[in-house]
Amino acid sequence: MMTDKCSELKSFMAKQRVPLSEEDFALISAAAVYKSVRKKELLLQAGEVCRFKIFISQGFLRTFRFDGEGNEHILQFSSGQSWTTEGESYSNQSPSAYYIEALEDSELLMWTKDSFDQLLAAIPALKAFSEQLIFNNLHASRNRLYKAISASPEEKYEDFVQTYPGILQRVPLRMVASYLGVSLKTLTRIRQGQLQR
Amino acid sequence: MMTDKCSELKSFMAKQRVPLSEEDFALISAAAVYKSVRKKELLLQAGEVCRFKIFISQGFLRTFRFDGEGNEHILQFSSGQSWTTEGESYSNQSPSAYYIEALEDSELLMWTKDSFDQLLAAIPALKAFSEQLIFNNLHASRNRLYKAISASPEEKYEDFVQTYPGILQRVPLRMVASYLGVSLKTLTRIRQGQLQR
DNA sequence: CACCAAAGAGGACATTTGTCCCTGTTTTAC
DNA sequence: GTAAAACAGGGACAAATGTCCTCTTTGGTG
Repeated sequence: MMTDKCSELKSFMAKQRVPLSEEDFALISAAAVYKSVRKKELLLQAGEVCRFKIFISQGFLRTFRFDGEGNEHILQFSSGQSWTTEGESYSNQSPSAYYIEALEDSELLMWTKDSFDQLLAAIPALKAFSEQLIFNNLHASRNRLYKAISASPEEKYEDFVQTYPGILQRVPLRMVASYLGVSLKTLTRIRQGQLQR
Repeated sequence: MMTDKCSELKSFMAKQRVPLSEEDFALISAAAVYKSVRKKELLLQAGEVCRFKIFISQGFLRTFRFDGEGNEHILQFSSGQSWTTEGESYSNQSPSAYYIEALEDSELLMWTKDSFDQLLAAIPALKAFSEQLIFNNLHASRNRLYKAISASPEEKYEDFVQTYPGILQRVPLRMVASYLGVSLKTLTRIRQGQLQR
């Protein structure tokens, strides 16, 4: 039954104080596509259109892409109880430059843009929540950009540990390095306290 | 008269194909505060709340902040015929970490959050346009973040020149360096072709 | 007109960061 | 259970980047 697949979503929306009636929530649940994925499965490939907005009930995802030299760069980690998508591809239904991959076995709820747009039009509280999410994303993105252009690798690492305690235990260090935009070597040196300053 | 102060805004909205009626536009104009500023004037100081959303009729602004060592970092250049604000401070009406400064004599139209929110509620086309602006901002911010963590200083510079031809002629190089997150020395070396690769 | 501040190029040097190797350990796959 | 791959630390070295300094030019200001 759909309802039990949606229990994490329900508690998440409640915790976020999104005022959804039972009917609202039934609409949202009915439009959701449930998907269970194994570690290393790709939810989106570069070149594909990102058709879905995703709520992660459980698990852990990353969004990344490759540069011209074939190096991976991680733009985002997405943990359980949060929303994600590749925004540019999803908004415009245009090909994505990014991959989305499961870093752990995960359980997801997904909505196509068409169905989600209908929900937004029908449910003002969902619309308001969605706008809030966008704002939060924008502010987080700008703050991270500021760190990226202003902080030393060491400061970036400290900031990462502060901001996302727990992720360090879930992903390989090289992915943290990739997320921070430094080499694994630099990250190792920082962690070993091998910097004399 | 307000109307002529708003002519640039009118042509901008027309060019962006925002379907505003004459009445809509009259409402928007009536709520606007016109301000003319001289080069080097501050429109927002760190610690202040950003009370306004700004349309730049003419001129050029920058948004920047200081890090712990007192170094300036430029987050954004805003040229004429575009909108700007300090989003996080404006949204939450909370103290800003950023400064906004005129880099050239500029002419601005400004709306308080209260008055702009009223306009958004009253004018669906403005609301839709505003949402589009937010999306564009988010996508631009993410793309820039990707460059920041993935590209070499040289690639960042090339990208800057491609993306913002013209800015180079309007601002000191040290500000470009600050925007890119590299030292002036590095930028000079790139421009002199002093890198042997 | 004179003066001062800002801009930016260049040199010298130190530091940081990255790349390339290797090694030992842990995890994954069959 | 075993082989293979991934992970992460270490050393050696090279390259990139930053800091500090000087010098010259330019532009603004009184």
